[in-house]
Amino acid sequence: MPSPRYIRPTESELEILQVLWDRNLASVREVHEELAKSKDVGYTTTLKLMQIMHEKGLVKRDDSFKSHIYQAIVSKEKTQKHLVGKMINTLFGGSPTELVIQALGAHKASPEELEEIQRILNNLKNQ
Amino acid sequence: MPSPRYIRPTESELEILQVLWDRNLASVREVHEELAKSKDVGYTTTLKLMQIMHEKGLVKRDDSFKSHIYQAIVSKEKTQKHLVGKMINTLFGGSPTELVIQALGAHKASPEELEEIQRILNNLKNQ
DNA sequence: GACAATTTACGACAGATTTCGTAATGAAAT
DNA sequence: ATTTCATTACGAAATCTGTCGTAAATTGTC
Repeated sequence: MPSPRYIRPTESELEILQVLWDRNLASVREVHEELAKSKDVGYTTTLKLMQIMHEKGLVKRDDSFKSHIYQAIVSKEKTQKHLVGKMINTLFGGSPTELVIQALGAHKASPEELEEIQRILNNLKNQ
Repeated sequence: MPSPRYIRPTESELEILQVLWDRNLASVREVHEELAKSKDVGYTTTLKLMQIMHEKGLVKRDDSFKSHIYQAIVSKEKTQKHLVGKMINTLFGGSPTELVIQALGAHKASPEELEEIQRILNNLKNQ
């Protein structure tokens, strides 16, 4: 059987995945319009990237419509887990705690969010 | 005045920075020996990378000794902040809390670490 | 000083990534 | 059906990253 090993999305591919995760289904046009809001890029560039992502198996597509409809195959959670793990190793000496400290310290969270973190913390403590 | 804008270190550059942050001062040889423990790479490769990092302004060096002595210019904290911030934006929809949840959920922390996080959380709550 | 060993400088290459122009294809409209 | 418009396919170029070989420079040793 073909080993479905994890392929790390590139920077640009992550931007596209963001849109796909958000919308579930999207055409190249839709993804491109979204990207174009925040960066200056040509339509065919987005198209090409999405074709490459298809070759890599990062996305699947349905070509039974007039324009191809794309959908992410890699899940947001799995991707987050991989990249966070990598960052913990390469930038925080393997300590998830240091990453948490950095994330909490440098970026303000609302009281509600703090409560949510507290709940998770309580869960972890009672184990 | 020249704008000292932030330059994102590459993967390999981060590995080198790790060593420099750890030792404060180090020669190419020392950095290389450290890297060679965990990856198979040639000496001149490390040298070249450090020279490029020097051009980029990521490190400074003292050439008054027999071998150049390098030191990181970018701080560990600032680099962490930049990269964590970027990750929060590109992968967690701008929510630091989601990153914290991911980091806490997928990578186990010791009771001591949980206590440390608790302290930080308490600090943030009382503000 | 001559020789050996180490370090640095330089250039080149391979692969990945991002970019886009142009051509081919398909759909819609007149 | 011809034209127009949008979409897709394809190829090529530009850049970045990581790699190292080789030459030059420096240092240390006899």
